[in-house]
Amino acid sequence: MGISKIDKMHSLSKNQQIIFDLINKSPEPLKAYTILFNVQKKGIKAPLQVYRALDKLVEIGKIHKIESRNAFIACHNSSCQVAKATAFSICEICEKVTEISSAGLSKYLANFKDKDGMKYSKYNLEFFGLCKKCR
Amino acid sequence: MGISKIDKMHSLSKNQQIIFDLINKSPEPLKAYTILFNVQKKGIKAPLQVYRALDKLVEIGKIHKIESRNAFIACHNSSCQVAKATAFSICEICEKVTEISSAGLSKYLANFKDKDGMKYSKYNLEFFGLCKKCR
DNA sequence: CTTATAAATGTTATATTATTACATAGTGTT
DNA sequence: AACACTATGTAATAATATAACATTTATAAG
Repeated sequence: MGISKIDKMHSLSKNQQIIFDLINKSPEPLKAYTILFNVQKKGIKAPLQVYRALDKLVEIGKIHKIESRNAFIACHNSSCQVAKATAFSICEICEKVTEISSAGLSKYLANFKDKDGMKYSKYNLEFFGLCKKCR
Repeated sequence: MGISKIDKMHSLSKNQQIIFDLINKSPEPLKAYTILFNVQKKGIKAPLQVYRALDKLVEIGKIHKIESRNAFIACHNSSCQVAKATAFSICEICEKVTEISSAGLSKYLANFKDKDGMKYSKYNLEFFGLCKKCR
């Protein structure tokens, strides 16, 4: 089999892999300095090393930034690999964050045009409410 | 006439008014420390004074925070006074931000239910693209 | 395989954004 | 006046993020 071209395109460097692994196994969004603290034993010592990996991972769609929380979660939605169309639900009590994948929603937003007929190349949507447990 | 109860509820304190006026007359979103710099001549000296006013103004819906930019703009949409349903377009070149008021969009999002049937009390949507001038 | 180029890393310092903690003053009831 | 609530003032510090520069590693073209 070997490594296909598309796999190679998304292959991660050492730091990127370390940081992605940490985020990917976390049940909750992680903040940059929480990540830094957790990867120091792996040799990543400085904030910039973390931020650079985060930037790249966001760029290639492996993780998303939850803007209202300054935190990062792994993408669990193959359809947003390009990181251009993201939607999340956030519980205001327990802070649980879930990525929403709704074909209807993404179709509606991808096609949304404003009054000037402007179409957008990207969007991020954050819903807030109470999750099942906290209701 | 006098001041009605509902007006009074939303009447602003001195610092809140100073900061709201500044944001309201700005053509672009303002950052907290830009605000601080610009109101120092009015006697507001410390970051916390700015952040407290911003928190309150967001809470009562007079301004909104653009989460992806850590900046604040005045609300220009009477229907989101409660600050529970916000949508913006952001130009990725000139950084111009416009509040979107689309009945269709707000209706669609207000009624959106996820797979668990969860309904949300609040949302924030940020669209990214190029504005007329930058296209 | 070597050279050119781009991508990633390492490191220090610093900039930017936001909050904690505590003391004081004003505002609106009852 | 007494009470509760909201807002203010001030200093210190925490949390988030980037600039600048040197070096190394990976990738692709010749």
